[in-house]
Amino acid sequence: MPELPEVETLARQLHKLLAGAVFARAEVLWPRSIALPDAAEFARQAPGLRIEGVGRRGKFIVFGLSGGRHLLIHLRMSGQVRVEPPGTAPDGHARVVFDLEDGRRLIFSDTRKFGRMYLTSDMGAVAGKLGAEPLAEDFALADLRALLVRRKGALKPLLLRQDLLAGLGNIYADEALFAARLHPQRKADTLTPGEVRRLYTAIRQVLAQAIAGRGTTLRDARYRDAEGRPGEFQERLCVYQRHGEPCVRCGTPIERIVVSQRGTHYCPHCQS
DNA sequence: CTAGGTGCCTGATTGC
DNA sequence: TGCAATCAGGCACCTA
Repeated sequence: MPELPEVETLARQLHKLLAGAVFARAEVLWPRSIALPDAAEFARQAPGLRIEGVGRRGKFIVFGLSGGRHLLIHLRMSGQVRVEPPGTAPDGHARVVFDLEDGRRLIFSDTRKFGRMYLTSDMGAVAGKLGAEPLAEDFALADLRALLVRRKGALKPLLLRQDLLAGLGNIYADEALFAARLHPQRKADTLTPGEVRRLYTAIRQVLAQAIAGRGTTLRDARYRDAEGRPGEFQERLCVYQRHGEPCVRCGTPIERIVVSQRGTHYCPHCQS
């Protein structure tokens, strides 16, 4: 599933491919893919909007458009965004198809139909509740400590909360906890200063390495970059979906448990 | 405030 | 073999 590293990879590619391009037409094939405004209004407003640049906030792809407007895309589970040559026929899972003035097509495909698009003049109304960017230069150790202090809940559900920390999903939460040698069910308010530091370093390192590997594409997942290529980071996953396989650090079999309704993978020997 | 449950979806996997 | 039930996942939304 696309998380911060996949969305970052995609956003960088889309920026290179699309900065300066202008939407000529938008066709909505699955109306519920449009969260804002409604599908008909979306198709009416898109033509003529110029793409100034493409970036990322949390797991949202953010298109900066002419007139101070923004197009935000959340891929959720199975969303893909691809730039295709003129005349490319949309695949069977295409939900929104944009024609650009230069003839190219921007195709949003989404097998499970969970992905959402927002076209708005008020980006804050869509992405305003997101928490800190873990890779931002000004995200400091003290900021992570502030997120954890006085929280009695388990560590992993906290890491998944987008209003605290924006961008971590199930894969990278598990990988970061392994790298920090912390049990997913450790209570957040019991961490020592040294453990908070380990977690801080682990989160930033795992995310940066995953971006360097252009994201994770699992066997059953559909993540592809803007050119349709899979990522490479799946080859460096230490725990995610590796239950039963030996821990890369100590050889103990990786275990899978369920923590607040999510499959959770960890090494019972290394992580406490 | 946090914790837990449900709905949204489809394709892969499991169970009989 | 074939079909049905279950599972996976992020997030909005609901109740306790």
